[in-house]
Amino acid sequence: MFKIVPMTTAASPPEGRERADAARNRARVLAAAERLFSTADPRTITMDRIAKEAGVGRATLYRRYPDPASIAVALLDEHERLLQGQLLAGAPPLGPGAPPGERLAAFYEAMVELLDRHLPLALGAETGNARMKTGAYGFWRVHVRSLLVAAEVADPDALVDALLAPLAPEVFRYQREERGLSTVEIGAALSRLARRLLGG
Amino acid sequence: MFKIVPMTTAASPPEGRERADAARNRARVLAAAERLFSTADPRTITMDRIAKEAGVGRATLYRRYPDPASIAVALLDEHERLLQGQLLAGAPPLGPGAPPGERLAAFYEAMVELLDRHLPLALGAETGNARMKTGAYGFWRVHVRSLLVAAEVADPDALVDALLAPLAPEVFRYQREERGLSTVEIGAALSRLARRLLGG
DNA sequence: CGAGTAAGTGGACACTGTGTCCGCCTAGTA
DNA sequence: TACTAGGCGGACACAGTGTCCACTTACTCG
Repeated sequence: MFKIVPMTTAASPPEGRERADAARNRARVLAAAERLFSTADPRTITMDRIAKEAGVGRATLYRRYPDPASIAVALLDEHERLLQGQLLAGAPPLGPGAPPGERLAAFYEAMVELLDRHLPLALGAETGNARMKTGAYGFWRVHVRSLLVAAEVADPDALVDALLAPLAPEVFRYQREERGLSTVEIGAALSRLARRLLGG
Repeated sequence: MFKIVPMTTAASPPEGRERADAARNRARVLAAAERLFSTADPRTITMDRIAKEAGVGRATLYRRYPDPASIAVALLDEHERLLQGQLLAGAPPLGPGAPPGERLAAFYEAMVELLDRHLPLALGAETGNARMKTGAYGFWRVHVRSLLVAAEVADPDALVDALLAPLAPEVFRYQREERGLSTVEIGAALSRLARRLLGG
């Protein structure tokens, strides 16, 4: 089901054989990062803290990841891969088959649920606003753009980023925490938006 | 025309009389910041650099602004105030009188133009994703929400942040620089979105 | 007009996090 | 068991932060 997705993950060994101690440390680092990101404020998480938590030296971290954000991205990629598979080859309305408006609505709902489950990680991955540079963003972009094309919307290239913007982790956090909105309300509003735009 | 706007600005003296040297330094600081933000990468701008550029000590900066982002916010507020006045009491379609769809479209166009002119400042103000904490964001929010209410859209509270999300400086930057879109294209796409949603 | 004073100023300090370098160690191999 | 390539991590130099306090200066009042 997932072998369609060609994306490589930073959580996997870079090439060839990996020494046993390196593998052990990689696992330790990822586990430590996941733990930290889900408990502490993402902005306070430093390479130093992750290294301490993982029980490895700081240089060991730098060997693979340039900064905390890229570790969060690696972890997030794992979780996003499932949804990517469903979009490409899953059942409608998420997968192919349903009309574009329905598919976009389903995509919104799924993304909101994903954000809800991994918000701290998503916020951590956003440090320095690098969100749009990740492979995942490119994937969502291609997907939504194809829906716009299918719905024969004018100028899909200019619209696609506007439609993805509401899914920025910081926007979701704001709606949840500052505005007191529930996940369902946010998802429902985006669903309606999708259907209104592309036709239900 | 602007006295309707009740917002206070961080660029103005905090209370009562201000000493002449303090005023002089305030002006120097703001001028230096404007200069720096429009030339250098916003992320590299530190309190230290601004102080050096302004020719004042660092503690003088900290007296009024806690970080570079808040200086950018103060500067940006000045520019945004004009648009705020037009929304409240200007001529249609930006000001009152036009149907909601047209007003939202005009708002989008105006905001895109504003972003285009002050992008470096807007990016600088966004550091740490503090954009939504600014008074200006609250203003846009109230405005767009009132348009949604006027158009009798369901659940305006959940939709309003989604409609403001495409105006995030980082999104605009991405569309311009990474996607090669022009300001007109971005504005036009958002206009169409507005009319489709609220009815032209 | 000159002394008093409250506000403003900026150099210095201690601290935190970064990114890199290099000597040590250990897993895998012969 | 000894060799070696690669992994590891402590240490270092550096940059930026936020605060403190002694000095200076603009305004005020006798």
